[in-house]
Amino acid sequence: MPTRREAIVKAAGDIFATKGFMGAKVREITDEAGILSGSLYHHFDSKEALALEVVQGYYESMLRSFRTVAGSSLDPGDMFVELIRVSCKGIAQSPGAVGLLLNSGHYLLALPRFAAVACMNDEIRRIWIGVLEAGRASGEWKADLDPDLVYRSVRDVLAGAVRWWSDEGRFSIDELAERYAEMLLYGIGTA
Amino acid sequence: MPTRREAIVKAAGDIFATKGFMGAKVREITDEAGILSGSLYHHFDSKEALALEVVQGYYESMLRSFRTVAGSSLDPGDMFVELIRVSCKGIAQSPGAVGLLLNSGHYLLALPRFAAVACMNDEIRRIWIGVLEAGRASGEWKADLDPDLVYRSVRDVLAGAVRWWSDEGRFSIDELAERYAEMLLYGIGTA
Amino acid sequence: MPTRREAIVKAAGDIFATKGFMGAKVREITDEAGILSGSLYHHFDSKEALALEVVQGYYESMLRSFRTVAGSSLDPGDMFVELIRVSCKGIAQSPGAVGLLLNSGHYLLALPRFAAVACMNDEIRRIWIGVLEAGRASGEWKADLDPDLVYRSVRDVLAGAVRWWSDEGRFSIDELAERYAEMLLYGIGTA
Amino acid sequence: MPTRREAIVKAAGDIFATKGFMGAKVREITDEAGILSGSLYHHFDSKEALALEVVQGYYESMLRSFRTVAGSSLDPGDMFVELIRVSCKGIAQSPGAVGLLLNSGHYLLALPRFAAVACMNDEIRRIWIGVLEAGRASGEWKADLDPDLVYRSVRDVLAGAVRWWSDEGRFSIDELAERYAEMLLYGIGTA
DNA sequence: GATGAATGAGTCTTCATTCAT
DNA sequence: CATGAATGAAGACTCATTCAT
Repeated sequence: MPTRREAIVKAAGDIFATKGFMGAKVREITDEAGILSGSLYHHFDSKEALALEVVQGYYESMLRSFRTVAGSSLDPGDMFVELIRVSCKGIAQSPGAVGLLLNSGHYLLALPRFAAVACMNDEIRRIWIGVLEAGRASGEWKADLDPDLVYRSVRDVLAGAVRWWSDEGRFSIDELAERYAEMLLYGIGTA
Repeated sequence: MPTRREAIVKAAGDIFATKGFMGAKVREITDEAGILSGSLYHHFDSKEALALEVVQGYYESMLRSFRTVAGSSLDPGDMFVELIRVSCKGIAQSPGAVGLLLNSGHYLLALPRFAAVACMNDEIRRIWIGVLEAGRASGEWKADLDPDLVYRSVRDVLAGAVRWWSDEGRFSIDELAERYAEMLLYGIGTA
Repeated sequence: MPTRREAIVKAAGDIFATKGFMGAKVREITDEAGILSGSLYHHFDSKEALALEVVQGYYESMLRSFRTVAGSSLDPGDMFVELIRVSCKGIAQSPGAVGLLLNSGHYLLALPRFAAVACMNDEIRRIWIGVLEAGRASGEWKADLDPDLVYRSVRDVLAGAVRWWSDEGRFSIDELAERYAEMLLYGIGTA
Repeated sequence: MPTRREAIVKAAGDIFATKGFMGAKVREITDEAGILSGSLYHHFDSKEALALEVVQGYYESMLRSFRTVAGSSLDPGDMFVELIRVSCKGIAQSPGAVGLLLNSGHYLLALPRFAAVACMNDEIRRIWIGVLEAGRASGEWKADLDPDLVYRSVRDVLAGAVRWWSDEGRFSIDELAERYAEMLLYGIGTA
C-alpha cells in the first residue's frame, strides 16, 4: 500500500515524463494522484521540489548500482554490458524519472536545487568514460574510440528506450539490454 | 541578407532548441530577432505556427535528401552510411529544428497543425526501416537485427549530437557522420 | 503557570504586533505557542476571534482604568497625566494588543465581530475628549485647543511607543509617561 | 491628463493606504485604475515594485525639502516649524504614501527592494534629530529633551493626520501644521 | 509592416479552516 | 484536547495574443 506521498511522486513521474516539466500542470498531477491541488504542498515545497523527488531517487539508485559495477573486478567489456543492463533496469523501474530527464533534463539540471543531482549525473558520466577508456587502453576496443562520443551515444540510445519500451512488449528489459549491448559492442554488421 | 521572416525563424530555432517549446517565451524570441513581440504576428499566426515553420523546412529538406538516397542504387550498407551523413548535415544546417524536436517533438508532432510534419517524420522512419530490412535480407547484417530497435537507436544517437556538436569542435560534421556510421555498423570492439 | 489558551493569546499578540493581522500566519502563531495549527481551533473559532481576544482584554482593562480616572475628582491637568500614565501601563502590559491595533486597527475595528471593541474604543475617546474640553473650559489650557486634534495626537504618540519601548531600555514605563505628559502639556520649549 | 502609469500609482496609493500592503489585492487596485489585472505588470514588476513607486516619490520629494530646510540658516525653532510644515504638505500631496507607510512601513522598509527608501527615511530622521539637538544645545529648548523620543513623537503625530485630514475639513494643511507646531513647541497648557 | 499597451485565461502557490483518528 | 493531512477558495503573477495608432 503506497503512501500518499508515493502516490504523488508516481503520478508526477508519469505526467512529467509525458508532458515535460513545463507542460505538466500541477492540477493534472494532483488529479492523477487523487488529491486536490493545494494538498500537494503539504508534501512538497513546489513543483520543482516534486520533480527533484522524482529524479533524485532514480539517480541515487542508479549511482549505487554504477559504483558497485565500477568497483567490481570485471573486465571493461563485461563492465560495459553490466552498465547497460543496470541502465535498462533503471528505465524499467523509474520510467517517469528517465522520461522527465529526457525532455527536461537540460532545464532541470541547471537549477540550483538540482545541484546534487547534477553531481551524481556527472559521476555516472565519469564511470562510463572510465570504462570506455579502460577498454580502449586494454586493446579490447578500437584505439581511436572517442570515450565522450560513445558515452553520449550510449546514454541517448538507452534513455530513448523509455519512450516505447513496455513490460508487455516484445522484449523483457534484460533482452533489451542484451540487444543494446550487442549492437553497441559489435554493431549491426555480420562482419 | 536574410529577410526579417528568416531572422525570426532563426531566432526561434535557437531559443526553442535551448529552452523547449513551452519554456521559450515569444518575448525572448522577438528580442533575439530584434523586433517587438507584437510584430511577430505579422509574420506568423501563433507560436505554434512559428515552431511549425522551424521544423517544417528541416523536414522537407531532410525528406528530399532521404528520398534521393532511398531512390539511388546504393547497397544497404552504403545507403545506411549515406543516411547518417545526410542526417548529420541536417543537424549542422538546422540545429534549432533538431534541438526543438529533441525536447518537444513528442508534444509538437501530436498537434493537428503538425500532421504533415508527422507524416514526413513517418516517411523518414519508413526509409530507415526499409534500408535496415534490406540489409538484413541481403545477409549484409545480422539476421536477428530488429529494424525498429535500430532505427530508434540511430535516430536518438544522431539527434543527441545537436546538444554538443559545433562547427568549431573536434569533429567536422562529416567526420562525425563517419564515426557514427562506423560505431553503428561495427560497434566499438576490435573483434 | 499560564494556561494553554493564554499561551496562544500571548504568542498571537507578539506575532500580530510584529507582522500585522494579515501578515501573521496562524502557523507562525501556533508554532510560537508550541501547538499544531489544527489545535488552535479547539480554543478559538478563527484567526479573527483570536485577534479579538488579544485586543478585547486590553480594551477592557484600559476602559476600567479610564473610567476610574474619569470618575475621580482630579482636576483636568492631573487627570490628563493620569490617563497618559494608564495608557503607558497598557503598553507595558499588552504590547501585543497595542502593536496589533497600531498596524491593523483600522481593518479590525471595522469588522462586525469587533463592534463591542469599537464601542470601548469610542468610550475611551470620549473620556479623552471630555478631559480636554474640561481643561479648556477651566482655562487651564488654551482656549483654542482642539480636543479632537489633541486626542488623536496623544493617542498616536503613546501608541507609537510600543514600537520601541522596552522594559530594559532607558526609561521605565513611568518615566516614559512622565516625559510624554511634560511634552504634551508644556511642549519642548523652555519658555 | 495623467498617464496610465500615474493613474495606477494613484489608485495603488489609495488602496494601499486604506487596506495596507497585504490587505490590498491587486485586482482592487487595477479595478480602481480602470485596467485589467494583467495590465499592471506592463508597468510594474510586482505588487512590491508598485508599493515602492508609491513610496519612493514621496520620500524623494520629502528629502529634497528636508535638505533645503536643514541647509538654511534658520534657527532651530524656525527650522522645527518648517519641518512640520513640510511634513504636513507631504501628507496633503501624498496621502497614499503616508497612509501606506503608517500601516505597512515596518514590513516594507525591511524589504531589500526598499533599501534606498530606508536610507532616505534614516536621513530624514537624522535631520529631525539634528534640529532637536541644536535647539537643545542653544538653550532654546529644555536641557533634558530627548531627541529620539521627540522625533518619534513628532513623526507619529504628523503621520497620524493622514487618517483624517482632508482638504475640505476644518483645517487647511497650513493651519494644521501651525497647530501641530504650537502644540509640540509649547504644549496645550496656558502657562 | 511595426509598435507596445492591453488583454484575460491560466498557473503556481498560499493559507485559514476542517475533521477523521 | 491534540494531531496533521486534506481542503478549496483566493491570490499574485505569466504570457500568447490582439489592435489602435
